[in-house]
Amino acid sequence: MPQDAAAVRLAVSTVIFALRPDHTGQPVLWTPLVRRTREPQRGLWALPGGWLPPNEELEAAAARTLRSTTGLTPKYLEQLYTFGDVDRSPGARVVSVVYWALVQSDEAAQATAGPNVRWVPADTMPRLAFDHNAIVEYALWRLRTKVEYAEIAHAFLGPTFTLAELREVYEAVLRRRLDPANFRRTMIASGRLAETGERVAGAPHRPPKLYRYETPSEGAGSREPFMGERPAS
Amino acid sequence: MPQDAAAVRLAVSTVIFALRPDHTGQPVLWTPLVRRTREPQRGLWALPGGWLPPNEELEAAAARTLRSTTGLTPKYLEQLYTFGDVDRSPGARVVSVVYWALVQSDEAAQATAGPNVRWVPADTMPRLAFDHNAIVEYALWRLRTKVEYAEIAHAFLGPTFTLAELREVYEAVLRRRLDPANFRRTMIASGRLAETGERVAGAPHRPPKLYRYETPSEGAGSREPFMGERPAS
DNA sequence: ACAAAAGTGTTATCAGTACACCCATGT
DNA sequence: ACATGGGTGTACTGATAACACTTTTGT
Repeated sequence: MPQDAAAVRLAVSTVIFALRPDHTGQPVLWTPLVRRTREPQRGLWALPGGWLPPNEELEAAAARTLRSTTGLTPKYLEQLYTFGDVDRSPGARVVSVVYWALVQSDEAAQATAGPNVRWVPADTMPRLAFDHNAIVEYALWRLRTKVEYAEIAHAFLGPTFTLAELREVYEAVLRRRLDPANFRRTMIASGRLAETGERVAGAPHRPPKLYRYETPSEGAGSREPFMGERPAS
Repeated sequence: MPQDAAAVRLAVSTVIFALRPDHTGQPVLWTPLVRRTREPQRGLWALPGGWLPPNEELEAAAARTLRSTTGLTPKYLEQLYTFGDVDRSPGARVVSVVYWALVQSDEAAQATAGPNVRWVPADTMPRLAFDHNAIVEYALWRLRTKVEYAEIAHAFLGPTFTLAELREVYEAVLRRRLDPANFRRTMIASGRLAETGERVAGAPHRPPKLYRYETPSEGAGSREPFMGERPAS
């Protein structure tokens, strides 16, 4: 069977999310794409990625392509799914291990761009190469469901943030307004936000406290063997 | 880069779960293993699997190896995770796309066995080849968390079943007792159980109704793009 | 009649939601 | 002083859990 295996090629791709203002100024999800410069599907936009080097870890390959296309380092990186339909790439059998990543918004604002790299709003993707439209849709679904039960929203922010900023992230990802009072209590109750002791002055209203995300204590708690799917409903 | 890819080999493996009585008669999770008949790790027990043929779908390859080792057809089959650590297989770079499957318990009772196939309790695995112990642990974690929010328990049962039988499945998977009264209401409230109109007679107590699992209606509901992780806490 | 499991009713608790209201700041 | 978000209080609702109780069968 080893000779069979040689005819299957393995790629690693990444769906990268960052928050950026849309034309009205509201923050929404954006994702960077790269233009294909060779066949097949030359000229179409596609997810960043490439063949897996034999001596590079899967996650490292995802982080590397992320860095080479955007110049950024992910604050969150997790395997999404492996796509391997026989006919997904014309001519060859290509299996793609796809990762999804969250990058800090203010870093993303000055991310590398160029003729072959383009950021687009995640909810209005152009036609992409291969099955990449379906992959982005799945990544979006995963981000939106996971934000509701896992503490990942802070990955879009810097090391310290106000509860209003954190709430804006949730609102942008979930595309719905959240009650500030209840949001505050829920977040505090999670026990994973620590006050920095500082406040943000300068605005014509009560200055908000700054928080820092507290890494959950190692010893206790329900562990997630890898990156962790989680249940609901 | 294409020449790089040729040095990476792609395998598909499956973690198979069925319920079988343990030495006390209580149903617990079992999983079939195959003995490695060639190097590396020759002689050790491992997950069923093999190289991915270039023209076979990933899921079909998982179903095929499941069938060839156990003679069974899965009632539930889902991609688990892709394992690709550089050093996970001595000598070569092997990336394994791993699936997990649930098979009907009474079928599993008369499943194929032989000198190179062995069923073992999922919670007391022997030392396995490669990183397969970690893979089984992850699959167990996924099964146990997913049973709590998704309707998959019926995959261990036949086409019709009583609520007590369904509850036994939950209790075996979750390893804890459930309140029969509340369990009944929760299941009925899910709207996915349909009465068959029949009952099971012959026991010295009130005869229980038989139910059938009702496939959720296609049109409505929150869809799961692929197989669907789900959240909690 | 009795044991045993099927099935129903009732109440407590808790998380999530809606919304009224007070607090602290810059202009 | 006043507008604006930051932050607190409180009441309603729905899902879950605990457990008492009634029903229906075979022996």
